[in-house]
Order: sequence, then C-alpha cells, then structure tokens
Amino acid sequence: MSRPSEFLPTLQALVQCYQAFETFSAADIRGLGLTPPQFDIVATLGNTAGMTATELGEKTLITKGTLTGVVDRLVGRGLVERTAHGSDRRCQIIRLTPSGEALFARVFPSHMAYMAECFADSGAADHERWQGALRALEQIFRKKEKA
Amino acid sequence: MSRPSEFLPTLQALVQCYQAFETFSAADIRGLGLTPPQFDIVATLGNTAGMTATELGEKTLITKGTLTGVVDRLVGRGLVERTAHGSDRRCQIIRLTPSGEALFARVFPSHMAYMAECFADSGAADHERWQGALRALEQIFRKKEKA
DNA sequence: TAAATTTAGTTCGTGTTAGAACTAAGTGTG
DNA sequence: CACACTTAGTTCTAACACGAACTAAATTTA
Repeated sequence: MSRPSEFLPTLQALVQCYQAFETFSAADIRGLGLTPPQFDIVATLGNTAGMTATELGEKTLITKGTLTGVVDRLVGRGLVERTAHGSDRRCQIIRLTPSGEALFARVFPSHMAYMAECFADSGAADHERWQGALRALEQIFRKKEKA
Repeated sequence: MSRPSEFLPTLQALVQCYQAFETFSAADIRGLGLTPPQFDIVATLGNTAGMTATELGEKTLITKGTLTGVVDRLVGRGLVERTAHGSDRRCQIIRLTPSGEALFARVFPSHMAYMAECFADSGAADHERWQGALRALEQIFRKKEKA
C-alpha cells in the first residue's frame, strides 16, 4: 500500500497538466467558432467516409448521451449529417457535409499550427518520455478498474 | 516547428490518462454521495479554518462562476457555510460545518485508501518520473500562454 | 421460431463548465 | 476628497458531462 503523501503530488501534477493543456487549446478552438468537443468531432470525421455514433464516441471519449446533443448542434449548423447504415437499422453513419469538410480544411491545420508552437523546442526524446510516462500512469488506473 | 505526427500522440496520451483517472476516481466519489468538485472542496477545506472563495478556487482549479454554484449546493446540504471576512467586506470565508467535518473525516480517508490501491506497486522512482514528465509538459503549455 | 439478451441511440435529470456582464467594495492617484 | 481602477463574488447563457431509463433493432439461446 502507498501513502497519500507519495501519490497525491502525482495526481495533482496530472490534473494541473491536463487543465493547462485544455485551457490553452480551448482558447484557440473557441476563436475558431467551435467548442472543444465540436472540434474533436469535426477533426475525427475529417478525411473519413463517416462512422457510427458509437465509434465516434470511442474515438473522441465522449459518452453516447452527450454525443447526441453535440452532434445535434453540428447538424443544426449544417456541418455534419446523419445517414442510414446499410445493413443495421439501429446504426447511423455520421459524416461531414461539404460545408463541414470546408470547415475542417480551415480549422484543423490552423489549430495544429497553434499547438505546434508549443513543441517547437521539443525533440523525439521528449515525446517518448512523455508518452511512456503517461501510458504507464494510465495503466495504473485501468488495471484496477478491471478488478 | 514540430509536426502533428510527433506531438499528437503525446496529447492523446495525456487526455486518455486524465480521463482514465477521472473515471476511476469519480466512480468512488459518487459512491460516497458527492460529485468530484464537491469532494475537492470538502477535501480542501478539511483540517483548515476556512478560506476565501478566491483561494478555494485557486486550490481546486474551479473558476469563480462555477464555484458559486458548487458551494451553493454544499451550503444547501449543510456541509459548508459562508462567514464574513473580518476586514474586507467583499470576501467571505468558506469553511466546513460540523456536519461537513464529519463527512470529511469519513470520506477523505476512504477515498485515499481507494486511490492508494492503484499505487501499491509503485515506488518513489515511479512518482518522480511521472511528476517530472507532467510538470515539464505543463510548462510547455504555460510558457506559450504568456506570450 | 419464440423468448431472452444485447446493442445503438435518444431522452431526461442533476450537476459542472467557461466566459461575460454585473454589483459591491476596496485601492490608487490626482 | 473625487475619480479611475482593481478585486471579490454573483448571475446569466450556452454547452457539456454522466448515469439511468427508455425505444427500437439486432442477436442469442432454448
């Protein structure tokens, strides 16, 4: 067993890091006229032929109940559309409209460039260190949730 | 300048790690009858003589507009109270009521024990690695937001 | 095949979230 | 002192978050 004085600083560092990212990223996304979940969806659907709501939810980490509302708003703005799935009438294929494709082509590169500035001085070794640490920490939580 | 193929995996790892933590932690907190922000507030106020709303917001990373509502609900349940600040009439001191203290004494150790199970096999070196990586990554976002 | 179970999405209730506009109170400068 | 400015908290709006309950359509089981 571990003591809080050992692991609490790790959890605080995780939350503070995530918040810093979210705040920084969202400021740019809002300036592009989207909310962060909306951007995630548009970015995920870009350069694809569409996908089911379940698949979209898995990729964006948005739960299905929330996804309905976010997609509703994007449909209302004419950026995505729901089309029938060929063989399974429970499913829908969600995909970008031409207007949504145009938005994707504009905002995705813009936001990538914005984020790239952060990492101008970071090398491959930095990324390996971050990804290695983050994936190990993620497993810490996932291994317990199975039990 | 950096390429998305380099830094996107880092960002995805961060988001997935954070989500895994949040989901795992929240499941326990909800079982204790609190929401995650409510738990944060009770945990922050525990073993203190109270603090101003601004200070509480800084520690819990809850913005002031949100804090009003969360504190309202805790006041409604009789767990915290707002008292006048001695010298500055704009401020309030928010602190736990006796009932809130009792709740803190029950749920805080319980949740710590729940989280400690995750880190049963982690040593000091693991925590140093995680904290070092997370703090460095956090600075990546903070150094740009100043500019 | 009929019943039981699973899966896909929607709806609903409660709570959180950020930012912006607002009020009240303190601080600074002339 | 009077004015501009800052700070503390609340209110407001739009959107998101999650779980639970629900409908409809598939799939499994007997």
